[in-house]
Amino acid sequence: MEMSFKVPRGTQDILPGESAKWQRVEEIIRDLCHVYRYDEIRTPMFESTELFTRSVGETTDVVQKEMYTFEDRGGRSLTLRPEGTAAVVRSYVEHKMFGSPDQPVKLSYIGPMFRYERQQAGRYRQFVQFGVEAIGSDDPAIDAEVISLAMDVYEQAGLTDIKLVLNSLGDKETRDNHRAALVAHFEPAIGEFCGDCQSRLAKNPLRILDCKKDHAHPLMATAPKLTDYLTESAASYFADVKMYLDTLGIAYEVNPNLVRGLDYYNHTAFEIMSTASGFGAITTLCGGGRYNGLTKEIGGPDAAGIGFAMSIERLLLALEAEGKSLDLHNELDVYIVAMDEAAKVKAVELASTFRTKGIAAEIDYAQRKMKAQMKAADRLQAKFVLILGETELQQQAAAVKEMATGEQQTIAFSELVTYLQGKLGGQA
RNA sequence: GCGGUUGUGGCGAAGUGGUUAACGCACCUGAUUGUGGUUCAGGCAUUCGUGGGUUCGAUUCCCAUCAGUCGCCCCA
Repeated sequence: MEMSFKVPRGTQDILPGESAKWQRVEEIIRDLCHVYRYDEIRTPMFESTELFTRSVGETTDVVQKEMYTFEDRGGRSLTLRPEGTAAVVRSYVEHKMFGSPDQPVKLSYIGPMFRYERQQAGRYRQFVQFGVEAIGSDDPAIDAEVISLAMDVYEQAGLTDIKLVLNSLGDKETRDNHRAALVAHFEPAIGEFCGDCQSRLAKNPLRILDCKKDHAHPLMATAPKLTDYLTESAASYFADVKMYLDTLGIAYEVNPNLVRGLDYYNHTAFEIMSTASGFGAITTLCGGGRYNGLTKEIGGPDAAGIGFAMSIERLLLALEAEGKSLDLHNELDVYIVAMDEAAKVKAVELASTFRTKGIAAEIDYAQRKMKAQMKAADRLQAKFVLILGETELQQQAAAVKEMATGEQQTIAFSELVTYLQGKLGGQA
């Protein structure tokens, strides 16, 4: 009995055709990171488990039930990274980037992340995140810059049905006071709420306000609002961030109930969501926020920081939901049809010549008849077909057919490259 | 972690407790001795997810299991 293998649950193969889209998105990202000046940083795919429990937070779902944790042969507890910020901040501290004269240090990364979850539309166990981090500045203008970069990625990819949702979580004082007020507000009647809300009371009471089941409960309307608890400096910081976004012409919607899932966030928090109809239940394309103090938590000096992470898978899903496609450039320039063995030899030779000149060329390796080779050329959407038979070899010239128009003419072998380059618009 | 749903050729998709499991697409060959996207003919290919049970007999009924998929929680 033969064994058959499948990709591990929650993972996927990105097949030819699909990978071209990824390359295009990566190209957009690289170009934007260049003009915004966010240099790439590459950190390991796994880190010490404690790095994540300390930074992401012991009580978060990510840490409690989603980490791929294992022990290596030296008895160290390691974890496949569930997100990117912790490692980048670790690297900032470890390599003493806080000593650089260029603050903030602006970094970007792109690579696979791992979370042990049940798969559903837009959610995988291995997924790819692109993210940036600006560490070493608490200027509200940098918050706006980071958000602007994320929005530009979507715009250049061609997405239009998206919205930016914004909130301020305030500073530590803000959060502590508000949290205490929320617990005091809901605790006496928590029995009237759903099971999810009951566990939210201890873990993250702010989340109760966003509950789908209990939104009609009278205590919801009278609940203490985070906005009312913002300290004066937190409120003015938030106002400045909004002012800069206005300056950049970036539209946003303030949602005081927007919560981020990781403990290290404070002040600015944002999400970019798809509003395309027919999208799955998960609409968040990008999430980010400020994490002042995370460097200190990890053992470095106190530094401010802000960043975001976006999933490439979800970007692609959103494009599909909007019915948009990326501009890909992987066309076949010329397919060479060979009629017999002698022509086949010439075809191999010509294909090689074309390729060294940057012309994409394909030939038949399946011993197909001429007609079938023409069909193959058509299927591959070749722009030109070159036909080689006895006559052509005698004349030292090929029949060149332009597939879109059906026009055909005879071109000397020695003139083929020049002819094709001219016809292909000099792009080769 | 919880719940719903699905699993037949490369792809899509019928079907029945009983001889060789439809059909469509795709692919190859021919009609057209050297020309694609139309047509016609022929051909190719299937462990009916896997394991077990009931039965004279199972792709079909039952159980288990695996996988896909969607939703909840949460998140990218």
